[in-house]
This record gives sequence, structure tokens and C-alpha cells, in this order.
Amino acid sequence: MRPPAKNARHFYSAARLRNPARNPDANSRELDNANLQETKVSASPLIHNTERPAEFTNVQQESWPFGARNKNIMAKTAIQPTRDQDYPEWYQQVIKAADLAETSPVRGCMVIKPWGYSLWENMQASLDKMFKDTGHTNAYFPLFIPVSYLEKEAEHVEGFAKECAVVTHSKLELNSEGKLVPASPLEEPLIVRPTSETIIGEMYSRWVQSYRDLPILVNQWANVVRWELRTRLFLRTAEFLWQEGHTAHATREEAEEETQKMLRVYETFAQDYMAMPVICGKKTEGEKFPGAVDTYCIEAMMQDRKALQAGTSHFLGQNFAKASNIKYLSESGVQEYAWTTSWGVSTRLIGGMVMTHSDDNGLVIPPKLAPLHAVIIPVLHNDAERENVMAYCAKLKEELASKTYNGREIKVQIDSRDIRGGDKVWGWIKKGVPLRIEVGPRDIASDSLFVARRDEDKKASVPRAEFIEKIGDTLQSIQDNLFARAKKYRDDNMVEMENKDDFYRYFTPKNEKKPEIHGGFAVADYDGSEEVEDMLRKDLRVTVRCIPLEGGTPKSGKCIFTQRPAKYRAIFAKSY
RNA sequence: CGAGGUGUAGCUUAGCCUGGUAGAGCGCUACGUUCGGGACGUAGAGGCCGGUGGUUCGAAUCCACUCACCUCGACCA
Repeated sequence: MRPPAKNARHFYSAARLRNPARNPDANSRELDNANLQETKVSASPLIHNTERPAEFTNVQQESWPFGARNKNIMAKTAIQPTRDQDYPEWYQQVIKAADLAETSPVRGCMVIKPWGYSLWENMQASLDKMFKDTGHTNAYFPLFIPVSYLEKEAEHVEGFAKECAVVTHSKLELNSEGKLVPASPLEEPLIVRPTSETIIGEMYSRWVQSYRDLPILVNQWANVVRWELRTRLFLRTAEFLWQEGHTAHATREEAEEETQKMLRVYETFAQDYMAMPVICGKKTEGEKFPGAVDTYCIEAMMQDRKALQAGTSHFLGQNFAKASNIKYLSESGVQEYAWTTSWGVSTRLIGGMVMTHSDDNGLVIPPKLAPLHAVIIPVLHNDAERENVMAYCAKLKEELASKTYNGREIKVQIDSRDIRGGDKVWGWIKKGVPLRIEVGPRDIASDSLFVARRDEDKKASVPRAEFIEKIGDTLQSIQDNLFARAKKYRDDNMVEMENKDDFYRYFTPKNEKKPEIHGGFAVADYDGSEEVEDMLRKDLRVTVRCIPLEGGTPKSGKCIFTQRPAKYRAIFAKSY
């Protein structure tokens, strides 16, 4: 038997803390071990059980992920751990179980797998249409930007320089040891774009001569690189996919209007398509985009009650126009600098979708973004029934595909894989498909379908014709339900704060070492000083998420932290 | 980039303290019995023990370095 010190090390090793799902197994083995030894060695192994953090004991009691080993104790949830047990780990497991993405051999860069990428394609399609409908067109600018371009805007340099990937050489050569080494240094190093204001600004300066050349309303779909040191799938990766809109205007008013217009496009997309409620607001000086005059954002609340900045729209004033020399001759014959904006959303939205809707059984996809609206699972007992059931399913698929939802053809797949029915069902639950339809001989006999909604935990038999007729309504009902549920959660966890003590209590977890889900959005009057922001960041890791566009003016008139006159009524939260 | 931790089969891991040719569960393959919310039996395939160097007759195990990943900070869409 191993000495106690060894056991202790195992219980607290990072690998186990990282994956609590493993713990029941380990713990039970240790318990057996302890019981066997009890008469001989009374003390040591049991001591470690009492020292074990409480949540580990809960894991053991509530779930057993290895059904095959002991079918009497089944896991209650498809995802281990649950949200309450370990939210960050739950997030990773949901992504893995749904096969959305995985880490790659390249540090900090993810591979977006087909199921995840099709979510992005659906987001792209909807957003792209909205951009086109508001008068924008797509273009494409280079991946590389000369270092000198970045230097043109002082704040911009400061914001991005420390996270740039730099290209310094143009070829590789074999050295004497047979290793490839960089050769042919570039005259001027290039950076891989972290964002494209500078290169696009350079091009706009060439395109604009007269007021007649304005506005320029261009968007690009691209990848960008920010050399992040700490990454999480979709939420923060070194390379990510996004769109960046860049516009140039003749007047300040027009550029400001554009900034607001695109912010509202993002709001509509988040709420109507992603079913993710957001708050539109303005960033404080400290939180705004490097080089912007004003940064606006949409902020969403995840299920751990942290805030996610889901999209930004920047009014850049004339800062970048001056840096890139975007000048035009006005109607009155005077040289003027243009007014520019930029706005973007990224694959981070996928992370937001995951954390807004998914549950302890895995991913939940809002119907408007679903790669598949419904999956048909044939229930086959023997070869004799097979032909009949498959024919019925094929006809059903055809009938459903002839219907539309939100302007898109209903996407249906028949899961005819030769695996167990239960595995199929759980597989599609974890992938988040809105509707599952089981079709077996009994259903066919009554011309009905056994239907389950991903947003509810019940199944029901529905006459086939009725289901087909109403599938659009059903999907919309799921979409609405997801939004309503998320909005209720957000609103339930948004509190108005009248004093500093309450505020601090609100954001302090009961368990310091392993914080439980706590806090939320706090709404409070404050004086707008950086001093307060620094204090909250340091004390609580809480930041001003935004000054909401609706309701951002002080209520009481006094800052709850300093008692000085309040400047804003802001939303405070911990964030991603 | 700072502080801590972890690398053994596709996944989760045992073995390491005390050196002697690597073991399990899941998954995978085949066959059989099952099949309407994660079945079971039998047989099988699968491992340069993260990498390099050192100590040793002998290294998954000891030592040094290195790489990768994780957690927490700082930074950030």
C-alpha cells in the first residue's frame, strides 16, 4: 500500500482538478482500498477522504460517468462536470461532445470542425445579408501589414504592438545540421494583421479625392492574429475568424450614425438569430478600442453570470484618417479629413452561443443558426421492418425539406448509422439539434412521430401531417423560448446597487479557492473616474462593461464608491 | 510573461516514492444475443511511457535541460 503522502498528492493533482469527472472513479477506488484496510490501518487513508473538497464528494454521489461498468448507477447528465460543478470545464466538454472544435498542434490556434464551422457559416450568411441590406459591400485586404503602418496611430501601436506576430524573413534554408533556418531578412518586417484599420486606411487614402468618393462602405471577412498568451476555444484564440467593417464618411454626423446603425445590426443579430439578449452600451475611456474616439458594444451574460463582449462598433473620428491621410476636397473646395468607423464580430459569438443556451446535456443551438433543424432517427428492430421504416423516413424528410423556416429550407438528416438508437439520441442531444424525430413501426402504424425538442425535457407523439404543417411554428417556438429563457436569466441576475458594501459582497464568492457561480450584472451610479475602475479591477476583478445607451444616466446622482457626483449609471461585471 | 501543476494506447488513467522488457476501463474491429433515452458476452487490433542528454549492467521510474498543455495572475474580441 502506498503511503498517505502519495494519496494526497493524487487527490489534489491538477489533472484531477481539471477533470472532476474522473474523480468518482479515483475516489471509489480509494474508498474501497480504505475499507479493506480499515481493521489493519485505521487512520491514514480515511483522513484524506475527509480532507477532500466537498464538491468532489458531490460528484461521486450525483453521477457515475461509466455506465457500462455499473449500470445501476447511471450518469444523470451527458456532460461531466455539470455547469455548477465546474463551469470552465463544462464549457470545454460541451464543445468536445458537440465536436465543434479542438486545439491544434499550433499554440493557441484552434481547428474549427465541420459542425462548428457550419455554425459560423450560418452566422456569416445572416450577418452578410444584413450588411448588404444596409448598403455595404465586401472586399479583401492583405494578411500582412508593414510594421511602419502600425506606427502611424499612437494609441493603436500601444494597444496591439505587444501581441503581434511578426514576419521577418522571406525564405528558409537548410543549414549544415539539416535544419531549416530563416534566410533573406525582409527590408521592413511585416506583421500579421491583428485588425486592419491601418492597411485599409492606406488604401482609402488612395481611393478618396473628392467628397463624391464618399462614403466608402466596405466589409471584409477575414482571419486575424493576436498573439494571446492564454487561450480558450472560440473565446480567445491566437488566430480567429471575424468580419471587420470599415467605413469612411464626409461628416462627423454621418460616421456617428453609421457607428450606431451597425451596433443595432449586431443587437438584432444577437437577439433575433442567436437568441442571446444583449445590452447596447458605450465603453469607458479605459476599455475602448485603441485609437477610437468612442467604442460601442453589445454585452451578453453567460450562464456563469460573467459578461461577454460580443461585438463592437467604433467611431474613430478623424484619428485614423489623419494617420493614413484620408483627405477629400469638399463641396466648398477645402481639403478635409474623412471620418471613419470600424465594427466587428468574431467566432467568439460561437462561444457566446454555447455559453448562453447549452445545458448539462450539451450544446443547444437556436433554430435560426442550426446546421440541421431536425434529425430523424429510424427505430429498426429487424430487417423485415427496415425497408418500410426507411421508406417512411425518406418520405418524411422530403416533406419537411419542402417547408421553410426563416427563409431557409428546413434541413433534415436521417440518421441511418448502424449503431444503437440510444447512442444516436444522445449524440444528437450533445450536438444541439433543435428537433429529434423517432420513427418506428408503432409510429408508422398510427401515422405519427415521436418528437423531442432540445429546449425541453419531454417527448410527445404528434400526428405526422400536423408536425409537418407546423414545423416552422415549432422551430420559432424553440427560438423564442431560448431567448426568453436567456433573457430571464440575465434579468434575474442584474441588480441595482446603492452602496459599495453591497457591491463588494455581490462580487465576492463564498468559496475563494474555487469560486462558485456568483455575481452578475450590477447597475450602479459612478463618477466615471479611472480611479474607481482601477480599484474594482484590482479588488474584485470587476470592470465597467458599458454605459448602457438606454438608462445610462445617473439615478441618484451620487457615485456609490466615492460619493462624488455621478457621471454615469453603468453596468459592472466580471467578464471574459 | 510571472506563480503553480501535468505529460504513459484515440480518451480517462495504473505503475514512478523503493530502477529489472508496460496494465486497466472506455472507445475501436469481428461474431453472437439484444434494441422506443447511453445493452451484454466472446475474441482481437492498438504504446520508441512528450523530447533530448546524463547516471546505471539495465530508465516510464533517478538527475538536468527542453517542449507542450492546464489552473491562477497580468493582457485582451
